[in-house]
Amino acid sequence: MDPADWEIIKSTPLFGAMASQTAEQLVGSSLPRFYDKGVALFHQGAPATAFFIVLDGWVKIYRTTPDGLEVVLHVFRQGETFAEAAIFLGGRYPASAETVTPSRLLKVDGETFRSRIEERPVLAMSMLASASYQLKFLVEQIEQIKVRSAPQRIADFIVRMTRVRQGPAVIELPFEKGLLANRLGMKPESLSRALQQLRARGVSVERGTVKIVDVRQLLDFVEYANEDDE
Amino acid sequence: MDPADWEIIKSTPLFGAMASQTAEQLVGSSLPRFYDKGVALFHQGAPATAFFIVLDGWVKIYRTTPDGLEVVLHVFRQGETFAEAAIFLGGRYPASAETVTPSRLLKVDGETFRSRIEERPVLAMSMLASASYQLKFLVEQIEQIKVRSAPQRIADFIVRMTRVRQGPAVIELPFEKGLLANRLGMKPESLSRALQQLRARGVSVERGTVKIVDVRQLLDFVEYANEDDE
DNA sequence: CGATCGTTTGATTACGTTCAATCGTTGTGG
DNA sequence: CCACAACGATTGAACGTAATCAAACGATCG
Repeated sequence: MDPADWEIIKSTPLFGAMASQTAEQLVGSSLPRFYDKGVALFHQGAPATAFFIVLDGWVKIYRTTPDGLEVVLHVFRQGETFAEAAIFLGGRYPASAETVTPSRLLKVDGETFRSRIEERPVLAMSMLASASYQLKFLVEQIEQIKVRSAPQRIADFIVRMTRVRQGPAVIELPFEKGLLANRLGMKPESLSRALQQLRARGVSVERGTVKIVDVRQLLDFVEYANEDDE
Repeated sequence: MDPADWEIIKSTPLFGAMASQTAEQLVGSSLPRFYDKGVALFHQGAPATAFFIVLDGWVKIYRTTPDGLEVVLHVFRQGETFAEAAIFLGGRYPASAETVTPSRLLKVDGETFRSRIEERPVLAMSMLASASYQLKFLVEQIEQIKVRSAPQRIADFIVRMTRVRQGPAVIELPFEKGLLANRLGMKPESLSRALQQLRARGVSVERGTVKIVDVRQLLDFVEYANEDDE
């Protein structure tokens, strides 16, 4: 495994809290693998046998409703782990997962991971940290959907894609707009129109490239008052 | 503490998985307390110092947005614990909590709880189970908001209030309709109107009392295909 | 009895969806 | 290499759901 991969792994909330040695023991046996775009990793309702670390690419987590609708809960990227909460209790996956770009993932076996945790209480604390992190994300997501308009949700997504907090910025949309729309809880048509509205706030979109005149202006628009981030 | 209280505590996902003795050790020092309606328990952003067990009454968890809007994330009832995920890492509460009816709560100190967990790995697993449970709840909540209409969300709430799965049923709404509306992601006016629409599906509402002609009919309406519940 | 709070009702508006058509890009097979 | 399908993205028009604004109603409590 590439040393750069270790950097990524240690940057996750899950593994960041533990010693490098410990992390290596946990994932040591598993090897990164390349996945094409559109590969199904697991399905909702299936027994949870493994969780994943994203080394590269993007993976969507979604639910399929009884009437066939797809609801995207999250799209994970480099440096994020997913499905780790599900492998506890030998439970089942509450949602499905699929790569949305060609990706490189590290698949960690749940059974061995679980037994290692039982040996080392400290690991459980790391898992709890990770679970809290996910919990917080979902809580914020609900707030987003409930109180923000479509243009605000997009603006929020955009500003989260860059580290710039003032002045101009350029970002690349990491995946298709249809998926982005779903992730943001709207239809592709609405995304398109909402994006237009943001032009009045200094946002121009050319294919997958988004140019922002002044990030701060956008931050104001989404009321990015996340003073409770940490 | 009343023996009935122990029944309640042991019925929680958090404490149910552990031996009674262990549970008693964990909460032994804390005593139940009565709270009036409308009492603030903690505020979002404040250091997480304790979590709670609901012995009686209802407690809402909500977030206040920068522009003063209130978003209710969950309303907890007897036999549920809340804020336990937040006390880890000595972090902060991601949301605020307030009683919405007169309540009896058991407040458990986070610091001591945390240190006990580090002594006993088994407890950590219980916590993880609980966290997974919350995670699943939020995931379902997001799906609810995204794909269900207002009447469907209400119908879903109603059928979850009873154990009856067919034939007639009568339930009492446990708290004000305004709060219920917020919890379901809508305005009080919309709740009122949506409730009217449900009359066509055999639901009549008289003050806080809801009468259902045939629960199954409602289940069909909400597409209650929760085959993944366990 | 009057005030207040929660709930309902009505009219209007706004936002996003739906349905439908078009355009552009990509990629493939002749 | 080009033509043509296939797909994603955009645009337009009509529709629907819930929000908003406003008023009236009802119950509860001092």
